Amino acid sequence: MATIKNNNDKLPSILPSGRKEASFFEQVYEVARMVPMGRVTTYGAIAEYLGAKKSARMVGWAMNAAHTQTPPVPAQRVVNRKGMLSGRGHFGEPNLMQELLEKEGVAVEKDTVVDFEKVFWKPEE
DNA sequence: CCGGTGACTCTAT
DNA sequence: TATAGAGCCACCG
Repeated sequence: MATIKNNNDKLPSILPSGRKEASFFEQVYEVARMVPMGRVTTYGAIAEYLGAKKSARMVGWAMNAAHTQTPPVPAQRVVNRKGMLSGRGHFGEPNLMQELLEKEGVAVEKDTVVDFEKVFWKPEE
């Protein structure tokens, strides 16, 4: 697990308004980047790991700006609790998210990760 | 300041 | 089994 800091001022502005990202956002990216190749996690798992289990929506909101981050956040490894690629519509190309996952060894069928329980990765690991 | 919106999830009907 | 509603909280106009 990673020790998470809140150096908001050092971070690049990610939001359209140009404000600095909130620590919650930073934490989300940090966790997302910890997801190993060929594994996936969920919005809820990240939220829970950050101590805000009921704020899964905020995780999704954070991912909305994930692609502006450097290094890039592997947002394709974050799916909803059923393993469905709910964020596929935010990758520019509708199939990009699925293609990225399959490229990493994660089988996807009908917008859902195959054997989701097996490839699921919990942040606490 | 208020209300709408959302890459979510859980509970109740 | 399917739908609907609520909780959550940050952003935006």
